[in-house]
Amino acid sequence: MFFLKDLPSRRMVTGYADRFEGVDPAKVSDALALMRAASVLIRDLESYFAAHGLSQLRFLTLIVIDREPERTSLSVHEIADRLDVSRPVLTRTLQTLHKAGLVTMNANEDDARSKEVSLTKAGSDRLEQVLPGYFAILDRAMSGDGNDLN
Amino acid sequence: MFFLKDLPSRRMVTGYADRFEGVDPAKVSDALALMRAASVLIRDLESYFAAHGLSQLRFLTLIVIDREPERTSLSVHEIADRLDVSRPVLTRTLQTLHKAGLVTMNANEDDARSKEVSLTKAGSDRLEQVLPGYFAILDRAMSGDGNDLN
DNA sequence: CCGATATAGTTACCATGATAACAAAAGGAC
DNA sequence: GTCCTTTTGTTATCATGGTAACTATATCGG
Repeated sequence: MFFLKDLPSRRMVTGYADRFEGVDPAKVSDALALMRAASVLIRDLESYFAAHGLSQLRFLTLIVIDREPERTSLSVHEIADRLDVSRPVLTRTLQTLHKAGLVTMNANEDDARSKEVSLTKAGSDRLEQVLPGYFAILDRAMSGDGNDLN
Repeated sequence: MFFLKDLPSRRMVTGYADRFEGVDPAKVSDALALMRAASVLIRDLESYFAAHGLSQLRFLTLIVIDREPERTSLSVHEIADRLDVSRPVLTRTLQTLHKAGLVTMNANEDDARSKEVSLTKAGSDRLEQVLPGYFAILDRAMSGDGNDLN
């Protein structure tokens, strides 16, 4: 996360960047604005998800299983292939979702190491419940509410 | 942080978003790309800072003290005014910086509740050491290396 | 001056990210 | 078949984000 409330002015960035060769102050300013806008948005989303018993990662885990065509379950490593988090974090996230009754975890008949993760009805329902607000927050974030990315 | 490796196609976003009124699929796609690009960049930066005994927040803390004109110290609450983190996190961050010898913390003569934080020589030196690479990473991130924001 | 309130900073505790090291099963060389 | 490596998932531990509740000091109304 990027926590600087007031980004440095273009002039200040230029002052710093001129000391280093090959650095374009405009790009630096853009990168700072990008990180700031995303950090604020991510925080908004986390807060929204928390109000619905989820987190960004728990939500994405549900989405990744739900959106898979022709499949009703994914193995843990298939979920890991789609999400850029460490395995231990995924293990814990799935345990949390399982305790909350949003996914089931069953043994894979062909591979005793592997586990198949499926959404429960409660899992699908939670996803449906959360999606409208999720899209609304994303839409609003890109609708010129002062993130300086427009 | 936003962990989805492969963002949904515009078509898939449209499929979801069409079910909700007033949601512009293009904006949703932009928001997802924004979060993904920033998450990758922030991770790069954290890794860079870690290699120099810092973190993004410790770095920003040093920067806000350093860039203050006409001042050689800031109180903890002035730092908090500039950084969007909770007070306890700032307390711990300053303790870490203090243990590492990068800042000093002195009593304020006029207000016994307050503490004045200053950079040490080691703190300024660390900042100087880290800045070129920092700008280089930001510049490169905005130079069309596949973040789909161009 | 004194009690109530506000401000500055900390401590305690929890959630969620990471890496390292592990157990168990599968797969491959021979 | 047996050994070695790879794959799958977990546990243990740490770093860093958060909120709630606390202490201590300052400030303000009377």
